[in-house]
Amino acid sequence: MDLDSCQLTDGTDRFRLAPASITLSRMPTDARERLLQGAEELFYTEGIRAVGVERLLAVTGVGRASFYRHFAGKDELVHAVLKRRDAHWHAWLEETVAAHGGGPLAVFDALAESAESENFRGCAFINAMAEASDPYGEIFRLANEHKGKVKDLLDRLIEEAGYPDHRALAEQFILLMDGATVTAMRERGGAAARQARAIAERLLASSAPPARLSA
Amino acid sequence: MDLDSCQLTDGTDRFRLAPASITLSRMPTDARERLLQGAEELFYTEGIRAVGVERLLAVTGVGRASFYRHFAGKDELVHAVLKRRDAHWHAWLEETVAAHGGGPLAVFDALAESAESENFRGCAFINAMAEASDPYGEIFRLANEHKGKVKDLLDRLIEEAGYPDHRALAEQFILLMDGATVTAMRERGGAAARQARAIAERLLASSAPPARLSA
DNA sequence: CCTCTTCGGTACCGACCGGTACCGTCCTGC
DNA sequence: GCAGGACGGTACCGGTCGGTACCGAAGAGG
Repeated sequence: MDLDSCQLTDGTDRFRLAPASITLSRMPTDARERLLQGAEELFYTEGIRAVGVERLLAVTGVGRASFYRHFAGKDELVHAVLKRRDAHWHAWLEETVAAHGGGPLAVFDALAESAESENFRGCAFINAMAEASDPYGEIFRLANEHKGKVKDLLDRLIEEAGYPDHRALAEQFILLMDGATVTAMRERGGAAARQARAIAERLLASSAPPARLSA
Repeated sequence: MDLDSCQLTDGTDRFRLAPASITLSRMPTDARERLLQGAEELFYTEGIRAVGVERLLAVTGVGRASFYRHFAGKDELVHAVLKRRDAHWHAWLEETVAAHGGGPLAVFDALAESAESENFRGCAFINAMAEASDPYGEIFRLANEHKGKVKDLLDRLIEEAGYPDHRALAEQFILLMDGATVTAMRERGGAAARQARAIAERLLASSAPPARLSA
């Protein structure tokens, strides 16, 4: 979680994270950390435009001036939150996939598990795009960056499973993931993710044979 | 296009649409019609929260009082716009599917054609959900209603094509459609829709045989 | 001709928006 | 002990939010 130590305001920070404590959702000392944490949650559950700076300050208990000391404005906060979300989500996906066996299809198990959660609200980046006014702005760039990373992960998983056309399959998988995500947001629950998993399974089956990789 | 004549405010309207003129994007006489038309476009291209009443009035040239004479508030306008969008989009899909041969796969041709458009911004209902704060509110209800109708259309198309398991296929198709829609919003162009079409094609192929329907 | 309705225009409301400036306090390192 | 930095609190800014009230003009029907 070194992503939090990146400073875009000044370089005068001493050491923001205690050396040994990896437990996130702690360290309430730092105003910047509290802001990022609170904003990530509020933006996700209520929408970016719906959450004003006012409310964020009230929830996090951070002073108004402290906010503008750490971020040039709300736009920069949104940027930082999305970068943070990207890193957190990617880490979560990798570990959850590993917990489900590590195969390509495990991404849908992870998605189903996530969609069962009470406060599931779809993909933060899709939602951010949906409420962004400018289709050529920073948010779309970040969303594409995010999906690119996920696609790379899918590609790696599928290749490791021995499928030669892993690139094409990764493209199909991410379409299925996004479809399952928005469907799950709408109808709540893991059914859509399981549906997507079933489709992905057939895509793998009808693809070139997995053909034992060497040794 | 009789959907515009439905009145939820009062029943005192004489005849709002000239009897013979079917040409929409005209009839600037009616303030209500102009508001709905302008709001549908603005909400779609910039987001619902991003468009204030102020700007809508400026764009449509409608007076402030006239707005509140026709709608109880912005929420009611949003509701009316989404209902209108639902009807328009459904009609567009049906006719575009017919123009592409009328088969189940034609929905993806329609989607690709739509996604090629410059001002394509994904699905208005998915976007509306994404910026809605309350997952149990009216917008989610309308989105589910909308997707339900589309699912019914898909079901009909697939059944007419002779597939016995049309119900399950329709569920899979709408997941593919939504996945292609959000992907197309992100990366622009019809590639995602064609990708989804290819997947759908394989789902149909590996399904029970189409088996000539009687006669 | 007069009435009634709809229209656009505008002044106004309280609330909140994002953002700035200044305050006193607490904590830290020298 | 003292200086410096980060902090929370607050007052304030112009602008916009959604919403209300009232006005005079235009048009239609009796």
